[in-house]
Amino acid sequence: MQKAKQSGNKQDKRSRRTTGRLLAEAQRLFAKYGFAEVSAEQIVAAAGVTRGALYHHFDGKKGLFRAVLELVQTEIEQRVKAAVERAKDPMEMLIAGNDEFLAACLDPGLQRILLIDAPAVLGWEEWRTIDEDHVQGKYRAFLTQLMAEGILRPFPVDALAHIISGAANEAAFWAARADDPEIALAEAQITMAEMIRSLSA
Amino acid sequence: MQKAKQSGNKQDKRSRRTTGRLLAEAQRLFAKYGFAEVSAEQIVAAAGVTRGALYHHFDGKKGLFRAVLELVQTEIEQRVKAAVERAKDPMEMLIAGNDEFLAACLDPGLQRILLIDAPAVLGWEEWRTIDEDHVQGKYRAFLTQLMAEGILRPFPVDALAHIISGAANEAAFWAARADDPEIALAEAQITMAEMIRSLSA
DNA sequence: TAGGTTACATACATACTGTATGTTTGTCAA
DNA sequence: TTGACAAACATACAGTATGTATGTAACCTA
Repeated sequence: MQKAKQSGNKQDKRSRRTTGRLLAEAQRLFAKYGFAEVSAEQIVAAAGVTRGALYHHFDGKKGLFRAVLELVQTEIEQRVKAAVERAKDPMEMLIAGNDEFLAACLDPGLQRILLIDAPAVLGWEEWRTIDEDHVQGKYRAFLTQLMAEGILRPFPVDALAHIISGAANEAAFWAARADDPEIALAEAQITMAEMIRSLSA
Repeated sequence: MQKAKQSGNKQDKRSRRTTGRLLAEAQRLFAKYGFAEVSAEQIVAAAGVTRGALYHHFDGKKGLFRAVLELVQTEIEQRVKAAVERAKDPMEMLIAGNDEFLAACLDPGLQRILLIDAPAVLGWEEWRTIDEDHVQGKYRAFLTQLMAEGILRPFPVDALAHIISGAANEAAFWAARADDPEIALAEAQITMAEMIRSLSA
C-alpha cells in the first residue's frame, strides 16, 4: 500500500485520488465523531467509494486511522519545526516549539485523533513510537542539548521529556475547552514557558 | 441501578454479588485487553452470568466501564488522600500527593482504563468531569492555597493544574514501560517534585 | 398467599468488520 | 495490436458484536 508515490500513469492517479479522498474524509469524520463512533461504511460513502477500496489501500479501519494520524503528526511537526527555526538560542527554540505545539493542538478534532483516540486505538506503545518520531523526540533532543550546555540543571532526560510533553498535551485539552481558548492558550504558553525556564541552572 | 446499597434481603445480596463479579471481571479484562478488544459476552461469561444481567444492572458496556472507572478513581483517591495526610506543610502535601499518584498509576492495566480508554470511551469532557472530582480538583485546590499563601509564585491556576496533572499522567505512562519501572518512578517523582518546587516564590 | 416486582436468561433484530470472490480498467511486452 | 497479467476497485458473504424485547423463576409484601 502506497508504494509508488509519484507517477503520471492513469492507475496511480486514480489511486492517489481515492486514497486522498479516503484520508480527507476519514480525518474529518474521526475528528468530528471519534474513531469508535464512525463506521468504515460512513467514511467510504463520504469518499464516494466502497469498503473494497479502503481494504485495498489500507489495512482496514485501523490502518486508515494510522495513516490519518501520520498525516496529522507530520503537519504538526512542520509547524513546530518552522517555529523552532525562527528562534535564536536553544532555550528559546524549546519554548517556541512548545508554544507552537500548543497552538497547533488547539483544535478539538485534532486532539480527538492525536491525543485521545490514537493511544486507545493503537495502544500506548505504538502511539509512543509514532509520537517519538514526530514530537517526543524533539523535546528530548532539546532538553539533552540544554543540559549538556549547562543551561538547564541536570535532570533525567527521558523523565523530563515525558513530563513536559504530557503537560503540553493536557494543557492543550484544557485550553481548547476553555471559555476563551485564545486566552487560555496564552496562559498555557506563558505558564509552561515559565515552568521550563525555572529549570534553568 | 445501584440504588439500595445495603440490605440484608436475599435479592440485594444477589444483586451485590452479581454487580461485584461483573465489576471485578470487567476491570480485569478491560485492564488486560482494553475496552474495545473485550466483548460484553466475555465479561459476563467470566462473571458467570449472561448479558441480561449486565443490561439489568448497568447501562450497557459503556455503563459498566463507567462504573469500573469510578471504582479505580476512588481507589486512587484514597491512596493519594492518605499520603497527603501524612505530610506536614502544604507544599509537602502537594508533592506527596503527586508522588503517590505516580506510584498508584504505575500499573499498565490501570493506566489503560484510567488514562487511555476512559477519554476515548466517554469523551474528554465526561472524563474530565469524573477526574475533576477525584484527582484534578485536588491539584487545583492545593495550587490555589499555595499561591494564596505566597509559597508559589502567581500562575493561572487552571492552566497550572492541568499542566501538572498532565505531566503526571504521561510520566506514569513512561515509568510503567521503562526497563526498571521502580527506578523510573523514582526519577519521575524527583523530577516532578523539583519542577514544582522551582515554581516557589 | 396472591400479586406485583426484581433479577436475571433467552431470543431476536441490527450493524459492523473482515475476507473471499468477482469485474472492470489499465499496463506492457511480444 | 493484442493478449495476458496486474491493479483498483465493487459485491457478496460469514462471523461477531451490541442493544432490545420478551420470557421466567425467585422473591418480597400486603
